[in-house]
Amino acid sequence: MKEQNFSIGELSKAMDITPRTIRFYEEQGLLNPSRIGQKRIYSNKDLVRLKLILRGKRLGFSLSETRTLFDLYDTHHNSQAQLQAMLKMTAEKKFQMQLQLQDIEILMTELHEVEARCQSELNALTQAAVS
Amino acid sequence: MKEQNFSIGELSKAMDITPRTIRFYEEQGLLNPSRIGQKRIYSNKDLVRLKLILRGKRLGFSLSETRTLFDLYDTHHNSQAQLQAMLKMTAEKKFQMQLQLQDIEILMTELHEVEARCQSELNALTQAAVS
DNA sequence: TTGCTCCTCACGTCACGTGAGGTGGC
DNA sequence: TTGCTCCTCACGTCACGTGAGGTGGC
Repeated sequence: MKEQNFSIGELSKAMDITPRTIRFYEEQGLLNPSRIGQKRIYSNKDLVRLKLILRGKRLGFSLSETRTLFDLYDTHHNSQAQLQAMLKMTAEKKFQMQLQLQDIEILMTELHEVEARCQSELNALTQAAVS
Repeated sequence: MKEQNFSIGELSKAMDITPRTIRFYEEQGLLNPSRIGQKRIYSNKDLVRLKLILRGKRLGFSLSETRTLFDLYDTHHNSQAQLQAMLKMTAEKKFQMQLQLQDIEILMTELHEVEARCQSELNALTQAAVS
């Protein structure tokens, strides 16, 4: 068990986000780094939390949803309530993603059509210029 | 050629958006309805523009990108420049959507994993309760 | 008079970005 | 002294949402 500590700069580079983003998550009550004077010191636990926040974002959770999950986890660690809340939210997100997938497929064909129309008009233009 | 006119309320219901959204598009220079006194009167042309705005949004264009396209269209109607700008933007969006598709596929499997872990922990809990 | 639709401010929201101005240790 | 990283305000951005307060015609 190495006790690893990080500055905000190190953490932001490691996660490829800005320091401002990390400070913002703290404002929102998602992180709680210790301090030395003014400076924030991040532990391994903070790193894990940050990774969870970012994964939550990728999965389509808002920051306040993620905070709800954290609060549940902190107060009812691995309780039925917490696990069931988690399952409910993942089910919801899966549903949303199915919808997104369908949307994107429709939009792709729409884009192809727009593109085809532009191309044929461009061709008409060049034809007119030649003749 | 029927000259159809619409109130903001009719338009918002037809397009399933709020009046505020339509007024916002006007603030941003995307719509320019005529007026009778204070009241906005929307023509067929305005309706077409609004549909284009909404389709642009679905395709991932920001409002200012859409305005750029409108401006190009108004000043260089069906010119090579306009068509090529359009093609360039659609190509860009298609690329973005490919990335999104890949992301969603990855996230779906991630969600499945999270879900599976929750389920097994829940099962462990109920097992412990029974025994 | 009541209801409905319309209007204009103007502040709120979400997830940060972006300076401004200043501190601390090598 | 210069450079680097850190800090705290605090306003800006994007695409609207949401009242507050008022008008106009059936």
